[in-house]
Amino acid sequence: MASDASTIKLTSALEDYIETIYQLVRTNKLARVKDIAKARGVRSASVTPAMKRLADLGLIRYEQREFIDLTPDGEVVARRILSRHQVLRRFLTQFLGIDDQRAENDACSMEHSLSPESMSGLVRLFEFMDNCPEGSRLLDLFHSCSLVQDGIAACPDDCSSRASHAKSSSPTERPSSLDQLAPGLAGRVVQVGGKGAVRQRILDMGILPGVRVQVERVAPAGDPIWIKVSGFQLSLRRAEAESIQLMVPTA
Amino acid sequence: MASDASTIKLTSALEDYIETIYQLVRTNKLARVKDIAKARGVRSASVTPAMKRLADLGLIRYEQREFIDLTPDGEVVARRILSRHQVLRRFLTQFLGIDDQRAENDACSMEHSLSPESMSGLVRLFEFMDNCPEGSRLLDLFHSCSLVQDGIAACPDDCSSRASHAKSSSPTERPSSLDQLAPGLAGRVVQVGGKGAVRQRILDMGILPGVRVQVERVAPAGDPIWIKVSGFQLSLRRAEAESIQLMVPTA
DNA sequence: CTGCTCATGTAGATGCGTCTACCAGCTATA
DNA sequence: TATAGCTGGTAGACGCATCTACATGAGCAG
Repeated sequence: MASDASTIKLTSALEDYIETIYQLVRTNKLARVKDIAKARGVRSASVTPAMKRLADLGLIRYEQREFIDLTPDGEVVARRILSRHQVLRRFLTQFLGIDDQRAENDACSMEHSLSPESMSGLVRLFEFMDNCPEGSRLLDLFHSCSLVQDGIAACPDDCSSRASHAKSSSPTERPSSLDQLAPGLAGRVVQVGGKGAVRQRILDMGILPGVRVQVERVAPAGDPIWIKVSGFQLSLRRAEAESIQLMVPTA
Repeated sequence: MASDASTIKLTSALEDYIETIYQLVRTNKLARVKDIAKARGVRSASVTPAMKRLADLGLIRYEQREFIDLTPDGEVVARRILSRHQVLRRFLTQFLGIDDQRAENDACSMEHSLSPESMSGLVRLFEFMDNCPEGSRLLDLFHSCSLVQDGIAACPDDCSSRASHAKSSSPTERPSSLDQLAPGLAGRVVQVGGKGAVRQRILDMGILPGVRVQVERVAPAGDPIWIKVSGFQLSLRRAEAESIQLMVPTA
């Protein structure tokens, strides 16, 4: 036992091994080198040195050619990792609506860098959703509001359209899509819109809700539109610009 | 230019270097090896080989002993990383209420493993919060509901207490804190409660909202309480058990 | 113009995590 | 009982990312 289980700082690879062993012992009743290698997608030869390191840290019981098992310390560590994993997965699937496979992958990589504080914050969110009737309403509303159809958010009745919300909230600004902005004008992004690769490209460029965007120049056909975002110039296809909704100060 | 900027798969260390260079060029107008080393907390000697790798990938302009600058491809990559960083940071601070410094750190490590789909999901959340009046109202509600005081969530007036929510939502279950459950009885966690290290320890053990917990044995003084969670036995201090709220089937 | 100083680059080492190729030991079966 | 075949371990290699220690180079001070 190297030190208190709670103070051990593992690499993400070792955390993955611990997690894998825990899962295998739960489901198969035993963990063999071969199973671990298969579950992690590595060669058996890569597993052995990792097992040596884990045994040195006092997290697993490892006798050559015997089944592998977690020590009490190892179990504490495994449960900690698994808790993070489960919290992330639930957040991604239930809250963000990510599909199961993707959520599983994302949770698997993010679980290694989730701080206890952020973990606790996510759990607060679940506590709210599960207990407060308003909480589950929030979730439903979010899901129905964010069903993006043809780049336009489709809000339910009591929520009508995005533009009307914005209008009512501030009379000094008006809504507009980016493609309809004259050169020189600027606005604040309120909705990125778009789907799939188009949306992804827009987000990757740093066009995020709340960000200020200024139109620099528009090509004659209106197709490439040059804009400035956080001190940086880039060009957008018209189709991309059409999906981006802004609030523009009324002149 | 090795290949299309969007297809390059970087290690997280290289992503960090790209991000650092981008930030330095933005703020200082130039990026020197020494600045990069300082910003990343490594020795200058570690920076040089990383710069060579980035230059080979066509992401930076790097002449020996000259200032370092991003290529257009490098800028695309940098903006993608920075977008993920900003989205994560905003989520952690504004939504989960994590303090700035911690959120910055968490964002810095999670940005490397956030999939485009999850990124897009978080942005949908911002779009909802920013545009839908119900969105911001329910965010406020979440924040006031999840102000945990002495282990009990303090909901505002129209939300009263956790127990009353639960009671109204289902007559076949009754609320109870874990310490008041007789051995043999089981329940579903609806609130973990607790603060700081106590809460963290409970979460690390896998006692999460929605999880089934069964009381196995209670020590005479009521202090260690042995429970079973997802097929696993562990012991809780009374103080920990008191903060855990369950829903228990009515006999 | 000469040399000092500091930023930068190079060499070599370490640890991790993976690989391929090969060796050892157990089991099952002819 | 002998051995074929599977499982697991060992050896040696590689790439990444870091380090320390040392070499180089460029600009400024005299």
